[in-house]
Amino acid sequence: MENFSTEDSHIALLREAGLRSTPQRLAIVNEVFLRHHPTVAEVYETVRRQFPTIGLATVYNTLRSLTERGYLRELPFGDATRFDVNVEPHANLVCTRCGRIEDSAAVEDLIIEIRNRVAAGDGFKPEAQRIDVYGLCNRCANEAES
Amino acid sequence: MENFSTEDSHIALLREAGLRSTPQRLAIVNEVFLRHHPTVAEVYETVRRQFPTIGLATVYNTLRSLTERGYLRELPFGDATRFDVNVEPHANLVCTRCGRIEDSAAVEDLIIEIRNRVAAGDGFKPEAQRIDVYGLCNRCANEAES
DNA sequence: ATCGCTGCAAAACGTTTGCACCATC
DNA sequence: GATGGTGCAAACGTTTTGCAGCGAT
Repeated sequence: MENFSTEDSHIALLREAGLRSTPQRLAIVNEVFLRHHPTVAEVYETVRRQFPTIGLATVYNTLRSLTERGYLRELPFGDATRFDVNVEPHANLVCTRCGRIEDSAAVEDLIIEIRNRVAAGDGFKPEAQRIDVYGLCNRCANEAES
Repeated sequence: MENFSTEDSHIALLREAGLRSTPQRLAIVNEVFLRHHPTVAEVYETVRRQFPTIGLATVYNTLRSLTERGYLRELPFGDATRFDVNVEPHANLVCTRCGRIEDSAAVEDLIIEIRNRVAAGDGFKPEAQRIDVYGLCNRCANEAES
């Protein structure tokens, strides 16, 4: 898997995904990689400063296309769907106080083991997974105890 | 924790939650325990046969109250939020073919271990979690290979 | 009798769709 | 030049809100 963190590589990502590389899409992809788990509205508001005429539909279209092709993962929350650039097995640490979401890759082996177990025990054929842990992030936990 | 699977115990559940026991609420709770991971619309449609004048707001109010008090868990999906009566650590096995959702409790220890690890490694204080595995259920996997 | 719940309607919100115009390839 | 993307507006489905009347405690 390539590292799609620079602007040039985002052009490559769009090409690899079989999508036309337009300035709007490039801005959208940049934004999704820059922020950690943005909503459509967050991407839209930021990209709008660069392209004032951009429509919400364009943001939805682009993010959906990339999701269908496996470059993003959708994370539906109660208020809105967020998009995750990390498609590898990992846990989303969701802070119930400040709302921040950080990734934890330190549990990959456990996630693999979960997949193996439900395959062996339940006859289930895993394709993907969503692992959310809700609680207090480091920062908020420290503030709360003071 | 009590076993809230009979109708009488649903009255007890409402009382324990500090909620008034009304016929509508009883029907809603029965429905949520009967079905596995229903949406509000599904509960509404079924309960409506018994109480034709019931409003959607009543279903929303009841399910939200029980969620706030810890008797249910909300599972926001892309199309709608589903409600889970299983508040213990478990995995939701979501079939991408037929849409069925089954629980797997066979991974409790791994979930506990995930919680421990993000606490130790990331300084995160876990309160709850959502573990979804997406793929083919037993039945659909067999049909697919034929 | 009190307080909380119900039912109805309207509104809010995120998301999807249809289509004419335009840009990329 | 053909194909696919953009932008606008309208529509859709889920969820929330406000409130008057009713029912459980």
